[in-house]
Parts: sequence; structure tokens; C-alpha cells
Amino acid sequence: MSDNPYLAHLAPSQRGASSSISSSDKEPLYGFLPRKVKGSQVRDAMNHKLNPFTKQPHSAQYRKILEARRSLPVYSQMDEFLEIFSKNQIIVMVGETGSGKTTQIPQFVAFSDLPHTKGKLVACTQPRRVAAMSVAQRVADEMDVQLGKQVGYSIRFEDMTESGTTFLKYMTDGMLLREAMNDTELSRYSTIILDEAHERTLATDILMGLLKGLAKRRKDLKLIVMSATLDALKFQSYFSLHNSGEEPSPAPLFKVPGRTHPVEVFYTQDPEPDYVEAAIRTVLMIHRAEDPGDILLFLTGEEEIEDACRKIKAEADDLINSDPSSVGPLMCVPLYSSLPPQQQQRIFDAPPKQSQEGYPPGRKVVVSTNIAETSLTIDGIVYVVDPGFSKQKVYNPRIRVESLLVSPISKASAQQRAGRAGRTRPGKCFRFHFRARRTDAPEILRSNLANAVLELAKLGVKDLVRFDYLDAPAPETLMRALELLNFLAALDDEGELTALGGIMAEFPLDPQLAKMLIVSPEFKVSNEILTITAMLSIPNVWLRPPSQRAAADQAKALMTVPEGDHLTLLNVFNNYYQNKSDRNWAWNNFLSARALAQAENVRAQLLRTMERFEVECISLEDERKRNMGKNMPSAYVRVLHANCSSGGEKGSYLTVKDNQVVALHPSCGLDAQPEWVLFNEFVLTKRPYIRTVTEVRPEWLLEYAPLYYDLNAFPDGETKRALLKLTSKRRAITGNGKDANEKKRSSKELKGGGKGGKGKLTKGKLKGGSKDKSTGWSKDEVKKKVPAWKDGKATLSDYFVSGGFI
DNA sequence: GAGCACTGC
Repeated sequence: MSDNPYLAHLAPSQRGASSSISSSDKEPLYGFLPRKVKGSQVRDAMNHKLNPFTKQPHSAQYRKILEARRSLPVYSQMDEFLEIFSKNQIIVMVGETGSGKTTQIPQFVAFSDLPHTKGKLVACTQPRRVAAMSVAQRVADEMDVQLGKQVGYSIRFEDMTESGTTFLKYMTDGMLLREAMNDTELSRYSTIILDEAHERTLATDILMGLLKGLAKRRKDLKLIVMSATLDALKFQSYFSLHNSGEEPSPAPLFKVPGRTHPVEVFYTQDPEPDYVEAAIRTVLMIHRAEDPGDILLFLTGEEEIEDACRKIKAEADDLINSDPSSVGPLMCVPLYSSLPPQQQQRIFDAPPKQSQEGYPPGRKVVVSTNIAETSLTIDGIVYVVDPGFSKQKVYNPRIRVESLLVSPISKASAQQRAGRAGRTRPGKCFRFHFRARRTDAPEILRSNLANAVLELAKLGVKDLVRFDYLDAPAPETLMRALELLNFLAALDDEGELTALGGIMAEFPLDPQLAKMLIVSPEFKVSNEILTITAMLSIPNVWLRPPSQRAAADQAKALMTVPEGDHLTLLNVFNNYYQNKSDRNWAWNNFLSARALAQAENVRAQLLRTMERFEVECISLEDERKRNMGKNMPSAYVRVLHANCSSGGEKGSYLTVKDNQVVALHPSCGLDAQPEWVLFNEFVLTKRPYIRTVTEVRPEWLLEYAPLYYDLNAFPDGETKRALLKLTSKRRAITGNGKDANEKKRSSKELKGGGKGGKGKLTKGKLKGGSKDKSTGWSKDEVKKKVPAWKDGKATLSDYFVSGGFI
């Protein structure tokens, strides 16, 4: 039974009984029986003069850190955890903020599982890179080892592990999924811990389905799913045990209390007609009336946040000017992801000092998107103002469009937001009356699944529809994904993964872009396409500071290639690359240096993948570069939804198969309005737009995407008529009845057309107009319903009632 | 003449 080399010499009676043996004389792990370890043994080993894993004496800071660990709630339940871990293959664990689960549980597992004695690893997944990195660093310190040795992390672009040495690895969920594509048994791992499972990222959801099946095949694999309280039951029944002849029993639950300060929650009694207005009012009333402590206000997006910051500042200045002795100075800081890192850092600045001895102290207000809900933690927050909305992605499979809609948040989100007030001392949370949804729809129900379906196929899942999803996607969403992958020739007509599909899955790209890149050597433009796919994988590179809009637009015009936005992106990257020695080049040209550095990183990673699969990196000869405008899209049309013809109102296009009316996005750099264009992205904001657009010749569509543009199976409409006209003209010219493309159509490499622009349209209420998002009231109605508060008579208690503590 | 909730490979 024992495969632990440390135990081989022991008599059975000695095994698992370290407490009876003087711990200081023996090796720290003396008597440890894998997966039968007790809390007393682990505590002895932690107290041993030697590090159990390096056999070196402990450093001075080790004892100090250990002392702090002992006060974590999860630490006092070590015995209970080890027992439940010994007895079960799958455990659901619940631990609220501050319980210490993310740092301690993987260490407990390492002591019990002893992965290093059998050449295995314990993995702990995280939804975000920064979390994987910082937790790994913390745990390496706690275990008194060097990061990257016994304890490491693995994220995109960085593998901080040492093969043969690392036995505890923190990693992003996406990274583990990628590993599973090449080893579906995940045989390197003895225990896998899925942390933050309640966040229900696409990768964690797929991993749960995969690991549930894998645990049945690999009885030696243990699985721990860590989540927030509200979701625990769902996970327990999903991972329930099915013993023959018995009712399925839910997976065992291990629960640890959190350790945060109490937060009192206050509610408004009536719905707020305009939540931004009400939020600003609430912030200022807190500032005027409440004890010192910083404020965190949650709003939905950049525009709303900048607007609120301006208004809060103006109102606060008013208050100070009218009576500097009654209120302190207020500093208002915006926070959202597209903000340059330097400005993001401002949320950590200290609040302003009191203006004069004896006057009230200053206060900091952070106005943030959801980024402050999970990704970023700000110390010193005592008050949270939560109107209860966030922007959420929705996917409409009928028209293949993803869009962002302002929607009410879930109970879990509201709780998480309130918790942000209790990190340093007891706090208060002011919520507006809102009907929180019981749960958030997981990402898998809100996304275009083309990528996920390709990954599942690569993972060897045969029946994608009947895969054991925790929440099964809509059949139509799966059909759209299968249809697209079939057009791209990643899946054959039977739904089996093709060789091409297998390679496509290896690229960290959308399937359309992966296909475009893989076929690009046929067009002798793969070097250029490589750059373009990298540029399409990163956030917007164009900066447009409000104070310098004209200069920014001018700089962009200089970089623009009139033939199309894709060539403009290529041009931007090449210029960036040539000017890399100049640190200020990006800023001087109103480009994001961060985004460009990211593009360079992505490009290098894609190039490595190309080399692995012998996709040649070919660049055009200099004299042919002038022809890029024609050559580049000819590779592109095979993979993107190149399906717009002009029609209807001026300036608008029709998508070729769904007949959606769309307009060129104002950021588009085309100097004319060509009849046919292909696009990268379909966005729905004030109206449907296509973004990143390049002119295309219709004959290229017929030639290089014959499957998609098979006119015999094409829906009737303007596009079909235009394409038919084109083919009859060409027949007349070539003089024979056969379409010149028919030969190519039989060619295997050219099989697979293109379609499926990213983007979406939804029925949801459009932004804009003068109606308030939450109530539908007009601005005039809002004015009437918002009472004056600045006269000093109104107080927080006129608006809010206490709803107890969380 | 508009925008970019947030992650991840």
C-alpha cells in the first residue's frame, strides 16, 4: 500500500504515529503515511527544526509567518480537513474571505498527499493571473522555499516551475485546460484544487465536467472544489457519489468561517430613479456626516465613472467653499481596466490631509467598475455605495452577437461588494433598492462557444451536446459553434475533429483567427498575418485623452492605411517595432505602450506555436508589399464573416446571410465606402456597428470560401443576387459553363469557408436616450423625484434603513 | 462621429 520511500523501513505499527516519536530527532516527515496524515503530525513537522521539504534549517522569518498562519480560521480546522481529505476522493469546500483557504488548503494537501515522494504535483487553479502569481509567492514564503522551486506558478507567458522539484503549483484555470488538451488524464497531478469555482469562468466550468469524468477513471486522483457559500449545494450535488443500488449522496462539504469585520447594510426604501445621481448624493452625504474612512462606489463603465467623478468633485468643492470647517477635502479616483496602470495606482494614494488644524480630515472616494469586486483590493475602504448594477456580457446565438448590457447584479456579487467595506475595520454598505438576481448566469451560458467547443473536441469529448455540463448551454449556441467549426474545416461533417482542427485548437486564438493564420503561408503573407492576429488579440491600442482629442485623431490619421483597418494595425505594429529604442514613441503617437508590448508578447507566443506545427512564417518581398492590400484579405476572407454588401440606408451594410443592417464604426479608417467589406467584430452599442474593417473583392469570397458562399444553399436576398450576377459575368468572360473556382473547390487545402463574425445583437434596451437605465424614467421625472439634499436637512437616514449585518 | 464590464490561452 505504501509507496512512500520514507516509510519503507518502518514497521506497520509505527506508521501514522509520529506523535509518539520524538519529532526533533527524526526526519520531519517521519511516519507520514500518504493520505492518512493527521493534524498533529503536520503541526509537528511544521515545528521541526528542519524544513520538511528541503531538509534545510528554517529561516528567521519562517516562525514569524507560522505564528500569523495559526490565527487563520482554516488553520484551527486542520485536523478536520485532513480527515475528510483522507476519506474522500472529491470534496466541496466553502471558505469565505479571510478564511485563508487559498494559501493553507493546498499546503495541508501537500503534507497529506506527499506528491514529491511519487513524482506528482498538487495543482490549485485561479481565474486570474495576478492571483496565481501572488498566492504562489506568499505560499513559497510560508513554506520557506524559493518561488519556482518546490512551490511555483504557471500562467500564460510565464512558467515559474522546475520540473522534478515543484510539487505545489498555482496556475490559471485556462492553463490547466490547455495542459489537459495534451494529456487528457492529467497524469502529472495527484490532487487538483479548483479555487473560486463560484466565479464559474468558462475554463473552470469545462474543467469541472472534465475532472468529474476523469475522477471516475482515475481513482487515485483527488479533487477539491472551493467555492462561496451560496453555490456549495449545487457543486455538492453535481459531484455526488453514485454507489450501486443506493441513492446518490452529495459530495462531502468542508466549511470554514471567514474572518472579516462586520458590515452593516442599509437599503433605500424606494427604487432610485437615477442611480448615478443617487450614488453621487449618497457619497456626499457620507462625506458630510460619517466618521473618517474611504468610500468605494460601484458604477458600470468608463463614461459613467468619469462623469460621476467630475460631479462628485464639483459638489465637494461647493461644500468646502461654503463652509470649510464642516467638511474635509475629498479626493475622487476613477478605476476601470482600460485606465493606464499609472492612473490605476492612484487608488492606493493616501486620502488628503485636513485643510487646517481642527478641521475635518480628508477622505478618498474610489469610483470603480466590477474590477474592485474581485480583481483589485483596496485597503482602508469603510463605506461601500452599491447601486446594484454592472455591465454583463450576453450572447445571442441567432445573430451570433455578443453585447454588454447594464443589468442588476446577483446576490453573491452584492455580498462580495459589501464585504469590501469590512477589510480593515467594521464598515457600512449603502444599497439602493434593487431586486438582485439569485445567481449570475455562468459564462458558459453567455458566450459564443466556438472556442470552447473546439477545445472540448480536442479534449476527446465525443458528444458535445451530452457532455456533463454543470449548466448545459443552449442547444442553439452549441449548433452555432459546431456550424462555424465545420465551415472552418476544424470539425468534419460527422463532428469529428480534423487534423486542421487539432492544430487550430493549439493556438490561443479564436478559431477564425487561428484558421486565418494557419492558411496564411499559402498566400505568402504569414508574417504579416501573424502580426495582425496578435494585434487583434489585444485591447484597443489607440489613446484619446479628453484634452487632446484633435492631436490624437491627427496621430491616428498619420498611421491609417486607407485600404483597411487590418493593414493599419500591421502598420502600427511595424512602426512600434522599428522605434522600440525610443521610449516615448508610443506616447508621442497616442498609442498604448502597454497594449503594444502585449501584442509583441502574443506575437512571439503565436510564432512558437507556428514553428511547432511547421506553419511557415513567410514575408512578402519588398516590391510586392504594395500588393498587401489585395493579398492579405484573400487569406482573411476564408475565416471571417466577410459578408457585407451595401444597401438600404446610406452608410449601412447588410450582413450576407442574416441580413442584419450594420454601420461602419466611426473609428474605421476606410477612406471610401466599398461595396464589400469584411470585419473582425460586430458590436452593439447605440446601434449595430462593425469594427476593424477591410475592403474585400466579392470574387475572393467565392474563390476562397466556397463552402460558405455556396450559392445553391444561400438564403435569397440582395447578397445572393449580387453574387449570382458576379458569377454569370465571370462565366461569360471565361467562355465556358464551368465556374473557374470549381477546380479549387475540390482542393483539400481550400476546403472550409469562413463565417461567424464576433459580435452580437440583443433585444435588450439600448443605451442612450434620456431614460434612466434602471427605472425607465425620463430626466424630467428624475428631477422631480430627487429631493434637494444640499440644504443640510436631509440625512442618510432619510433615504436608508438598516438591513442588518453581513 | 463613438467607446471599453472582467478574465483567460
